[in-house]
Amino acid sequence: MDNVERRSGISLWRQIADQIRIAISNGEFDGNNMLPGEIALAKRFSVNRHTVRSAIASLTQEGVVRVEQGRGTFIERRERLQYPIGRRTRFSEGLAGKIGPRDRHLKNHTLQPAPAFVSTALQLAPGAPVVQLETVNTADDQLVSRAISWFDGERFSDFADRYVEYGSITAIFKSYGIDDYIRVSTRISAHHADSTTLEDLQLSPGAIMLRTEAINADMNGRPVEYSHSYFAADRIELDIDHGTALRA
Amino acid sequence: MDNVERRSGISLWRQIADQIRIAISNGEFDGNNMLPGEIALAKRFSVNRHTVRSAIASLTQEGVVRVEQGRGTFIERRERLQYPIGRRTRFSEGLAGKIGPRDRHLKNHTLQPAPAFVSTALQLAPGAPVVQLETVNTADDQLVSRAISWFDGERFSDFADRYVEYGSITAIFKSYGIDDYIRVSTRISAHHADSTTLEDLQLSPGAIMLRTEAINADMNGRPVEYSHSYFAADRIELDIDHGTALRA
DNA sequence: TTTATTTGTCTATTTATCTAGACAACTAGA
DNA sequence: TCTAGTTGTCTAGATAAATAGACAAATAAA
Repeated sequence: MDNVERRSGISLWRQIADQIRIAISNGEFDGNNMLPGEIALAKRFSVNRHTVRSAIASLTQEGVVRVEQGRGTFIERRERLQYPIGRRTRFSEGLAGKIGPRDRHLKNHTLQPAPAFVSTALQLAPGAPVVQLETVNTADDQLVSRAISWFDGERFSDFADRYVEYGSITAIFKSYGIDDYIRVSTRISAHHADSTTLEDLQLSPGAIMLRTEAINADMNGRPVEYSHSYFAADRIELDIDHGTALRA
Repeated sequence: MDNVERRSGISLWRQIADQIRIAISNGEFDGNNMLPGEIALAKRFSVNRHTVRSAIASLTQEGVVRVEQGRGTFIERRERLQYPIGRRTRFSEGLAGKIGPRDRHLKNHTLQPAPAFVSTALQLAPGAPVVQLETVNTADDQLVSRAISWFDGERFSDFADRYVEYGSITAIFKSYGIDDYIRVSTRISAHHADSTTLEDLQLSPGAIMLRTEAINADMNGRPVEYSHSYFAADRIELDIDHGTALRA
């Protein structure tokens, strides 16, 4: 008998949708690949059947379940995509058994004086010029993240032009003579999605985003890229590799 | 002019509280350390003043702001605690400039046959005995996470007893002759908090949790600990160290 | 003291969410 | 074909959230 809380600022149907989504990803309904009936769910959460129907309507919208009149509610999507992050995190590389082919769409780019938090991260003088790229990213043909990246504007002045030419960040760095680079640090937090992220990733309000704040450096330890990424938390989990891969 | 969405399943006051919390941690109100007046905020979010008051009441409850009649609303807590995760992640170690003193409270422990996902992670035979610890963890005297950890029941049969004696996991491993161990992998996802986490961390419904799934191994690469941790996302961010610390 | 600005409290009304029940439409199996 | 079990749709009413306005109480500065 699961609990939902009233007067919490989250509507009952939304709390129930959240709990069903978690139950699905925990494999709770693996047996016949369907949810219990609406009446059974209403009893389980101690709410009216119509409230459960609202929750299921929301999950249908997300593509998590599919409803068939007279038959029941079937589970469509069970797991989150695994997004690898490590010393050598490369956006364009695929990993066996993990996330599939990825694509980046460039929303816009600017050359501008660095805000304080950017110049600090890239170890530049305050107000030094930086190239800023905004992208929307897909994996396995699903929208998974948006990102804002900054690069030293002196060192990489025509970065955006080369983006069109080369396609991948790794290739652009190569063209600047940087054969290799490593992820130095990643800071991860979770929030309710802001309006830009809701729009870019086609999420519904109240959705959760995973935010990463990352620094990449060249082999001399000089920072070359600073970025903020926002992932749709219901589609992605981050898989951190600390250097010695053992996991299956 | 920020946006709030109606009919989203998240009440307006809650959306506004979320946005103010984010704005605070972005340093938006750093100048005089206070929020704008209720009327200004109501205009900013295009809602009634009473709706803003509900949002502020919620933030007061959380300890994020403090209200004084006739004066205004003052910011009490600005940042999330930074929780470091790296190859040598140790719960009990403090890091300068980061999170402060931490404490673990043991909720319960059992010795039981391993569920499939545990025996796989620890590379044990299916159904082999494992020690399971459930803890609730604080940092800087704030509730920040709960965790479930599993250890090989053959190798560490009296692990729970030694927990009482030694206090720290590192010390217990030492007592078993394991002088060092490293974090092999960490998987990170974000969800709405489940009922156990809500209760253990004293969160309100709809709160977000960061979930980590981690494996630690001894220096031979043999897994010694598998754990699930659930962090209060509004109190914590995870700081991943990939091996070469440059960040200030 | 006066004034402008702030938060606190109250009443009333509108809108959205949740409950309750009845019955239709569809499916699968007896 | 019949029946039990499922989802779909409708009406009505109760409860909660949000709006609107008026005025009190506290503060700070003129």
